[in-house]
Amino acid sequence: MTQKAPDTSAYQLSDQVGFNLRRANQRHVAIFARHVLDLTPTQFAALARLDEYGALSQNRLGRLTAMDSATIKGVVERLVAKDLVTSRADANDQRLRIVELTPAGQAAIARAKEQAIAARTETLAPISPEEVEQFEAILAKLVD
Amino acid sequence: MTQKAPDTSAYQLSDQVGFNLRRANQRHVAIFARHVLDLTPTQFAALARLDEYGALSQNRLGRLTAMDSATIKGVVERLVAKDLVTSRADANDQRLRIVELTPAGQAAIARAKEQAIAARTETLAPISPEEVEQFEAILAKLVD
DNA sequence: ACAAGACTGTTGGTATACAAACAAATGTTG
DNA sequence: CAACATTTGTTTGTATACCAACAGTCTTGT
Repeated sequence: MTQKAPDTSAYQLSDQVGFNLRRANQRHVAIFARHVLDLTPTQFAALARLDEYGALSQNRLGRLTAMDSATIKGVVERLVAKDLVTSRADANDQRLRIVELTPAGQAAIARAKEQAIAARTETLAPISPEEVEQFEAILAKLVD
Repeated sequence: MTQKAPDTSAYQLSDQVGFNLRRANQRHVAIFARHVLDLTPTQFAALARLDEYGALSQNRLGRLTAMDSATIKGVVERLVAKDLVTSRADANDQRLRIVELTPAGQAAIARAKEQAIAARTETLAPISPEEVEQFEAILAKLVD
């Protein structure tokens, strides 16, 4: 161990909320991937919203899943390729592309929900139930 | 408003910790970008670690900033292009590439630290000081 | 009705993020 | 010392994530 020790009196990156927020998210994504084998968190989010709301325009789906139009486009593209959703033009408004779950998509989201809950449980395992409540309440305030 | 309302009795994506964790991180990155104009959060993290520890091998820098070897490579590449760090082979261990702050890099991180603190403040503005403490303590437990 | 403005989706560019496969260099162990 | 294992860094491929610019389409104000 000839490594130089950090100057503990100074600014510490490890204490920065942003850094730990990023790491917490990384950890959750990794746990999620182990539990939900065939869907990324964002793909899961898109399917979950379509399950909640029914058919949605691509941009509205993006807003409901916190993705901008460029990002949701790629996500929908890959879900179409997996045959989990369909994408068609809207008859009334030529600007819109309507995205909807396929039967395979409905089956996939039903299965994935339980796996996502298991992922959530593992992610939150290091903290107490009280802390889970606090954490969820604070996160809700931070994202509006 | 002819939108179908979601089925509120069922699984709600908005309640999922993972989803809000991702959104909180997105929000922080956006705030950070407004305060720290010339550095991304990951570039800032790399510079901050080099400032704390001095010269580091590329992989060790990656571990200290929570980036895998493929990711840190690109980050270092862009920092070299901006002339904020140098990258050279280690004399003793031919496998290592030693990354070190340039004078411009030292100036940049000194300036960016204050801006990063301002970003942190804005990110945490929606919650009380007590909640900030709770939040930081819980995040620390979640990232080990 | 029609010009101005707003909205939707696409494209191109940049920047994480991680898995898998790989070569080169170094360490370890019998 | 020689076989094996580990570590480091690179490359390729896939998947977010967001900005800026753009063309169509729809809505609004007058």
